[in-house]
Amino acid sequence: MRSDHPDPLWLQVAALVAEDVSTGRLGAGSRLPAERELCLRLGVSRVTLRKALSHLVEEGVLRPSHGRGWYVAATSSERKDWPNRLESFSETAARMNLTPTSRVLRSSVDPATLDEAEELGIAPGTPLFHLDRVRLLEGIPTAIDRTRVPAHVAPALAETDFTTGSLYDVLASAGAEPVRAEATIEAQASTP
Amino acid sequence: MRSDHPDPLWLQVAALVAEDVSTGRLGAGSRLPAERELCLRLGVSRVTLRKALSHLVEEGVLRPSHGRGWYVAATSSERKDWPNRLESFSETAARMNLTPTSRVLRSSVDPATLDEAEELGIAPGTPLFHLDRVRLLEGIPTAIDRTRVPAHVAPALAETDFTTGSLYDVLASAGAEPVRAEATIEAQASTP
DNA sequence: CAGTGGTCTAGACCACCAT
DNA sequence: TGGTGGTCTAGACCACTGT
Repeated sequence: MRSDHPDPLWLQVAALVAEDVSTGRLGAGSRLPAERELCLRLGVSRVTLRKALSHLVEEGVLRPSHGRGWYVAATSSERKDWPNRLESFSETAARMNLTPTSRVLRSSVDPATLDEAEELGIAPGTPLFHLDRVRLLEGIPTAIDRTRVPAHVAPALAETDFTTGSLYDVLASAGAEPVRAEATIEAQASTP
Repeated sequence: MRSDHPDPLWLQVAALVAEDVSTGRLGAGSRLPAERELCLRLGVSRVTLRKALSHLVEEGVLRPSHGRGWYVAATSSERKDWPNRLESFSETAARMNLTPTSRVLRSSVDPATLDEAEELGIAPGTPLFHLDRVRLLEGIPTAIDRTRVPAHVAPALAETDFTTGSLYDVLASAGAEPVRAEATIEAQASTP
């Protein structure tokens, strides 16, 4: 397993598991061996193994379930809807050592068109926050991204106009109370 | 610090630091005390502290720099472009215990229009992958998301048509070689 | 109950950065 | 050289799941 220092151990472990998934040795929805057994097999500590597995969770490869085990995330054919599509893209870019940035084309609040209203299930004319961006990798345009979100969902978005305040601050303060109230960030309901 | 079991320790620590940042006790760009000193102050192990700090990195609050220290991430006024806008939104949703999903309206490859071509710096008519989605929180439509990416950037995207293969697999295989080549995922260049 | 993931610790060593 | 983050270990205990 370990040679000198090609990569951090946890990255090597993550790569191994990811390969087993992509090659089909670990089918979608299947359960992984128990952590403590994997530790013995791979010759790594449990902390290291868990760092690797957690990394794969962020990439959408695995999904943990507390008293039951680690499961291979469902493939697109099984899941009805798509969380984190763009996120995976950004992450992949990061792994390729490409710096993902974006150029803002439009950032404004305007009335919702008929189409937009229908898709969002709101009334036409409702104030809608518009954000158009060109996504760049290493400065090279690689994608166009257009986002529409009702202004009433996050009122602060409209006020700050995205030139003075940090986006993180805006979102954080918008959800400040719920954040304080909730307990822990847990995995979603499971149906392996 | 620790009571019975209100929250995991690392989450409590993260909340403490995050509060220091949001209240201004830790200004943007400022350096945090050394890990080992924070451990003494807070009465937690280094592993726990680092889990908390890493969590804040994912939220965009902090930024680590190897031999130098942990720094408070720059605010929007300082950064010229916007990485990870949507990602932060999803994360915030997760912290609010809302389940973010999405409904695919369109997923196809069509020739780029004049506008699209100009924004991406490509020739009109170039095969363009189109993905339109409605983003939902707890099943409630909250945003429209439209993405355009040239088919040649990720050829597999066009082939799989998003009905048979897992998106992760597609992206992973598309960047398979670079992934194998690169070393570790490091923080971006720093200018504290 | 046994098995599993979730959290936490104390300590060690390595790699990077500044001096 | 000394300080800093980055990785890794071995072991412990808690919380959840299913029988």
